[in-house]
Amino acid sequence: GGLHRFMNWDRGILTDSGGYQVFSLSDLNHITEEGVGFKSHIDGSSHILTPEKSIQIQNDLGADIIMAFDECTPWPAERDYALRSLQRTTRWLDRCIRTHGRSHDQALFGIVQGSTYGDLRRQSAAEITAFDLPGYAIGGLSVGEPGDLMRQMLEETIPLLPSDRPRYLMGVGSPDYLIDATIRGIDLFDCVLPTRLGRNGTVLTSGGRVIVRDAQYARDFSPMDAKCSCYACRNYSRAYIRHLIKANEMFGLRLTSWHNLHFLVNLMKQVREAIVADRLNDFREEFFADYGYTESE
RNA sequence: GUGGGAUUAGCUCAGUUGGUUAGAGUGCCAGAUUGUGGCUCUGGAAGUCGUGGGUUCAAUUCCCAUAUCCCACC
Repeated sequence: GGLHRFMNWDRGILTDSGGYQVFSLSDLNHITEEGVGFKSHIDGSSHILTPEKSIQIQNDLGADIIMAFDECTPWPAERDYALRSLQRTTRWLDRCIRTHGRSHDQALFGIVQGSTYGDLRRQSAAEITAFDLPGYAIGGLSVGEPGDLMRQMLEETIPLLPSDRPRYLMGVGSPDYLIDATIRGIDLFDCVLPTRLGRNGTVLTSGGRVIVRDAQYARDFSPMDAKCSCYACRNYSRAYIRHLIKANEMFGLRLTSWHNLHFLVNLMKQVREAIVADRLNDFREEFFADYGYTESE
């Protein structure tokens, strides 16, 4: 029946290919032209994940958007490795497209790689967009490289992606990066940051990051963000949420995650309004002025 | 009541054949986290070594007494 029925969710769903796990769990696997071999952490059995297998699984899951099985090039990468990696990602995309059995109701997005080399980004964008796909993603960024490099790579890549299809920056979720990437033409993001920060007791607020788990909030009975209208901020204090977290009570982490998601959804709503009003750069100035973000290099 | 064991960081425990600033795990405190799953990583603070005596140049370590806890037996 697929994910929509399984989850009772009739809106959009995107599934990832597993390519990023190859990157983030890199000491547990080995990459070949065929695919990625790894051993199960459950029973030690050997498996190989290939572009064909990834797409078959995603076809079975039935999400609205599915992602090509790519190689997320680690940073820093030698130019030669980055080139071979991007070329393999292109060959894998070809295999993904050939396997894809539900192109009538599932949108397969290709992924641009190229590490932090402008010409390689342009080469990858040309190779990936040579395939006629309903959307294109930029991968291999926000993997440890300085923010300036990420912005440069966006400027190299985005102009080569068709503007009538969604342009998706994978793995970015901090407020400053969201704004900077949107200014450069990105339409779509996904990120663990709001929920991972939430699960670690950190919240994004109109005054910057607040680590609500810290002892200094034990008797702070104000909401996480006084300017926020989310359920958690309307009903619970920093002191109570900290208490829940310190007591290992899951509800505390759900409240912080809830708030962080609300914060980013609200941020992007403001970004869209600023785009409509043609004042996105002004919005960026205003946002940084009273947000106090200091982590962009 | 008798015999044995234990007592070292908030907690669970190493250790010192008597010798500079007594360690670990966990917890606590503070950072990190960018293609999710309570994880992980990086720093930091933290102990009159149960208490009182004795021996000794020197005792957390050896001796005596004492307190508390555990086990066995009466």
